[in-house]
Amino acid sequence: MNETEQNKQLEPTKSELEILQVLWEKGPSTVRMVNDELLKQKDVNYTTTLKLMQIMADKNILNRDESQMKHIYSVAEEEQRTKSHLLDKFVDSMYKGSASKLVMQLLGNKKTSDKELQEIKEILKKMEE
Amino acid sequence: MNETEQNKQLEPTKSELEILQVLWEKGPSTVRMVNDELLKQKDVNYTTTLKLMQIMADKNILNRDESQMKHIYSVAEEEQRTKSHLLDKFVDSMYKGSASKLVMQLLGNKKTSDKELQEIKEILKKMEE
DNA sequence: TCAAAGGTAGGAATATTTTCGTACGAAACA
DNA sequence: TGTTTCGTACGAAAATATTCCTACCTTTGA
Repeated sequence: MNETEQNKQLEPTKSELEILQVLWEKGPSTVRMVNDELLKQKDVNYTTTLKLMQIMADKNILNRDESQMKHIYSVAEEEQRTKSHLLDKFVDSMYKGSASKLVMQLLGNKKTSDKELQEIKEILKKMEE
Repeated sequence: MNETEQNKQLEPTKSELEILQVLWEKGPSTVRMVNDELLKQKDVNYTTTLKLMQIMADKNILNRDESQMKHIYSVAEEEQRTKSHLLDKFVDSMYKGSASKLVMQLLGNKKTSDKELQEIKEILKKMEE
């Protein structure tokens, strides 16, 4: 593995992201636990989830504890680091890297509630201190 | 086409998004113009871009003016509407719909410059008025 | 003890996305 | 006019991502 490959942040696919979200929410889990969560959102076969998680372990997106028969999977990179990277990519590609443009859109967005807006203001206020 | 299909917002794929970005930036364009822009970022064959744009026209992501030999493609839905939809999806999937969590991450992010930060504050200040 | 339930592994089938070869028509121009 | 350049259309190949079948092992419990 050369340096480029090492440093390249693997982009999770859509399905992989769904699995990451479960693990972020629930912490280290077995395939069964993850699959049960996914079943709440969509129809998915157990072995499909198993396979995906195996692939993710191969790619080092997940770590796997094989000491028990029921393997325990956990995320390899901390949640914030991964999310931060994905957010960066999003801002870069959608707003040419301008975070303020994104915030502007967010604020103009009907779906962003007044409560959210209030919270955003609070955050900024705190940063001033 | 039933109502569900009609209303379903077609998610552009990664490559389709690249093309949308060019069209957002440059306005209605021929395949040649779009391809020339893409070539600045990556290696891509003319017919590949043509094919993608044809597919996008089929999906009604793009409109096509065929009155000239060099067809002119333009985005079918306004830029802000599309971006807003994609941003919503992103916030939903990554931050469980919490816009303030996203902003928090943005502010904690090294890549968000002081200048950006300043601009974000300006926006909020203006909203108060 | 043996059948049922639940686990992993791996390959193959599908579905989706991306790329490009080829054919063929129109325009440009020597 | 002929040939080169530039355009579209279309199908198929290639690359990726997703799904699931099958085999086989371990645990559970009647």
